[in-house]
This record gives sequence, structure tokens and C-alpha cells, in this order.
Amino acid sequence: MSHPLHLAVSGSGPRVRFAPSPTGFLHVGSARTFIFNWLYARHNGGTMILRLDDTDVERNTEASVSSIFEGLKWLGLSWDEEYKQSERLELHRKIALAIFEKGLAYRDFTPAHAGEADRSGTQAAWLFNLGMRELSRGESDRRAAAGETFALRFRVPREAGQPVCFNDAVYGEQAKSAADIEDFALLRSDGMPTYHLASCADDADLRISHIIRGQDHLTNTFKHVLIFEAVGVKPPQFAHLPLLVAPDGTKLSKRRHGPVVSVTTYRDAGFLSEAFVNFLCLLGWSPKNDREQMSVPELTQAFSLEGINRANAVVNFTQEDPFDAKAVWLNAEHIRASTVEDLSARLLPIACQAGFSVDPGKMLRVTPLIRERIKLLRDVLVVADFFFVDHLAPYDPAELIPQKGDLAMAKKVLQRAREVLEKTEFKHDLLDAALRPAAQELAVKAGQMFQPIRVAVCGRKNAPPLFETLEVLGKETTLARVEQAIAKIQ
RNA sequence: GGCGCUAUCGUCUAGGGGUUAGGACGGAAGAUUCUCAAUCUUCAAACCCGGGUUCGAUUCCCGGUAGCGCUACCA
Repeated sequence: MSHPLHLAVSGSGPRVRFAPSPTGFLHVGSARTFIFNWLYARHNGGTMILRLDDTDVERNTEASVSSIFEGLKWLGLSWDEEYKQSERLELHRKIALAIFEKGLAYRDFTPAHAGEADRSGTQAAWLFNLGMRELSRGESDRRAAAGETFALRFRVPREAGQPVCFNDAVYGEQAKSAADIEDFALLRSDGMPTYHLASCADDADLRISHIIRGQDHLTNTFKHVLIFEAVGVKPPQFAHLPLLVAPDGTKLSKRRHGPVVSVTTYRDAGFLSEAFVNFLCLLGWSPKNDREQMSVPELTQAFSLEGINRANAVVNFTQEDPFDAKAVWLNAEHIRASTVEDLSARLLPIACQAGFSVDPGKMLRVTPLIRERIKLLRDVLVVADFFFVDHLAPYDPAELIPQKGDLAMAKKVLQRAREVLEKTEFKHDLLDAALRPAAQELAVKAGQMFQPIRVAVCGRKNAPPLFETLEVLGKETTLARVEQAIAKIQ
């Protein structure tokens, strides 16, 4: 692990954390949770903490850790403190022991997985493994000393018949009878803490004030409240987020839904991170003022827990259309809102990687011509390719034929265009002023004059405005391509 | 099965005891431009069902249904 730990406990505002478990790449749902936490921290002048919840040694991978950092880095939202649960095992064990010593937990010597079989039955057997809860302390100590392995389980106070309660900032007052909560594990038989224990121990120790996380943890929260109470710590404020689901209504998963659930897929497709953040924010949260396109500072300003919705949000995608249309539209909005300089700098590496011959100066001139014509950064490759290649890809000569015209007209137009272009300075307004009268002289409509030229220089009918395009392309390239077009229809 | 959560156009959402139920994406049509895009205009499109409460419920309450989540020595 090469990531530095920042242990400085800073600020006086709320302390929130994003606590992913490194068992896969950074998921869009996780990214949204991170973003909501970040927004809450920044809006309230609080502290954003990143904590790797890596207590499941079986499933954690180093690749996943770097993938998570890679995704977060792209989002461009920084955090203030960083921790790894696996480096805090002493604390977890200490807290587990304290709970045990208070009699609020007991050793369970049942072999792992032994109780799974009959848990689906109607009996209450799923709540605990028979016999273990009542083991005397002496007997328990004896068996432990004899080397028998055990899990440590929380002794849920079912007898009292009291409900466990908490107030959720999103879902309101929550209560659940302790009789419906099973004796969950705190420590595994290998001594490693479970998620519930490690998470609460760290949240208490790091003085987390607000836990903002997915709604899949809503029912777990009753267990967590029990742990906080057992430790003698006031539970943090909880705020559960509605889940992001696929069009089929199920939780997004790589196995079922493919790479669209990974943040890096959006990055690689040419989303601006700001647009992606913007899109995610609008799933399950609303500024309630009809605003949609918002910058990160604007989102920070507008964000509040009150705006969070309770119903799951569908990320709408299909096999053919892997990205939600609204995400794409928002991205286009952010692209159009970018400055030419900024957009150009983002486009340049993409074009270079694709093997186009570009330099910053040329991209700077091309960018304003395509800014309103691309939805994703990668679209530059199909929208502006003809600016960056020495030879146009082959096209059907029939494309040169103008509307309501024929091959003869195309030829006539191109030959005249060649003459005009040769003696015109390549400035878009001068080109306009020269080519428009030329059309009149030939008794063709302006569109009939421009279209063959456009196809000759762009290789296709749909392209940016002609005169600006010609100006960027330059006289030499333009004339060469017009010449080639004429040759095609000889 | 048990427990919990949720339910407004196809999707994201606003709203809320009396509204023409608002916006956005997407869709359709039109305007505009040298094509495309952008822009503008217009249109279609929703309160899950059943009971209550009420003069009046899409809104409040209850029930149903459906969906989701939890029910691991995963997180």
C-alpha cells in the first residue's frame, strides 16, 4: 500500500466518511454515495474521510484498491483523512472484548456455516445457534482455553421486547422490535472483525457525525445502534440513500449489467467528470428548483439532506445504448458550457491516442467548430476526423451530387469552386463572399453549391459549417481534396 | 418465509386536501441555418388498486398489490 495516511483530525464541522470495501472496481452507486458525502462535508464545512473497509480478507484485492482510487481520482473530489480498517484491528478487538466483558456478547462455538440449513424454516432458529447463548461464562472460558474456535456474537436483548429506534434524515423515524434481530457476529472464528463491528468501532473512534450510505444498510442500522449503545457512544446521524437500480429494477451489478456499472466506463467513453457527478446527483436528490445542469460548486451550494428522495432511481440503459440519455445530454450541456481552451485540452489526448496527427494549435481551432456537435469527448474522433488525416477515407462519389441535382451539376460546381478557391484568401467571411456569388453565376442554389464542396473536403454530408471548416483546413488541403473529388467523377 | 423500505409521464423529478398536476431527458411535428448540430415553438405522455377521513383526495390514515432491501463467521 502506497497511499499515505492523513491522520490530522481537522475542523469542527460534521465528519462524514465514504467506506468502500475493496472487492471490485468503483461502482456508480458507490461513486454517488461518495459524492453525496463529499457534498455534505463541503457544504457544511466538514471533514471528508475515506476509509477502506477491508476486513474481508478472502475477497479483498489490491487491484480493487487501485481501481477505487482511480475512479475517485477521476471524479476530482478530494478527501481530508484516510484510513484502512485492516490497520485498526487492535481497536476492533478491544471494543469487541469490552462488549463481551459487559456480557453483551457471547462466544458461539458452532462451526461456521453449520446453522445455515434450517434458517429458512418458520422457527426462530435463525435468530441464534441453539445452546450457545446460555453457555455459562465458566464453560465458555474453559472451551476457549481448550483451543476451541468460536465466533463472538452480540447478545440481542430480545427478552425485553423493546424496539430499537433511530431517526433517519431521509426515511424518518425507524423502529424495529429487538425480537426480529438475530444475534449477529462481531468477531469471526479467525478473530477478524465483521463489517458491523469494524464499521461501528471505527465510526465511533473517528467520531463520524453523519453516516450517509446506501439504503441497503437501513435494516443493518438497527444492529449498529445496538453496538453503539453497547459501547456507550451516541449513534451518529444516519441518512440512507435510495438505491440506484438497473432498468430491470435490480441493484446494478457487473455480472448482470456489464461494464456500465463501473465509473471508469464513463470516463473512457468521454464523459466529463463534472457532468457525471451532476448526473449522479440528480438520481435520488433534487435541488427542487428545476435546475439540471449544475457545476460542482453549484451542487455544493445547493446540496442538502432534505432534498434526498426515498424511492430507488433507475439508471436507464440498454444493450445498444449503454448510457442513460440524460447523462449524455448533461454531458453535452457541460461540453457546451466549457471554454474552448479547456475543451480543446481534453480533446487533444483523445485524438492523439487514436493516431490522428494533431497539435494543440490545430485542436484549438477545430474545437469551436465541434463543441456543439459532440455529446461525448470521444465523438471528436468521428466528428472531426477529416481535420486530422492526410487522406480522406473513401466515399461514394454519388455523395457529391447536390439536392435536386445530378453528377453533371456536381462536376460543374466543383470545377467552379476550384477556380474561386484558388484566388480567394482562406478566411471564412471571404470564402462566403466568394462562393455565394459563384453559385448565383452557375444558377444553382447556395446549398447545391456548398454540398459538393463539403463532401469533397469532409468525405460526408454532415459536418461543421463549411467556410469555417475550409479556413481551418487551409487552401492547400482544400484544393487537393476538391481536385480528388473532380477526379472521382470524371 | 420473517422483518424493513418504497410507489407522480417510458426515465429523472417538482408539487401537494380544491392546481389546466410543473420541469427535464427521450419521442413526434414545425421554425431557423449551406448540411449536421445547436437554438426556438408546439404536441403526446403520469398521481398502482381498494377502502376510509373530509364538503372535497393524487396528497392524510388503513388494507392490498407490486418492486426493492436485509435476513452470512460478505460488505
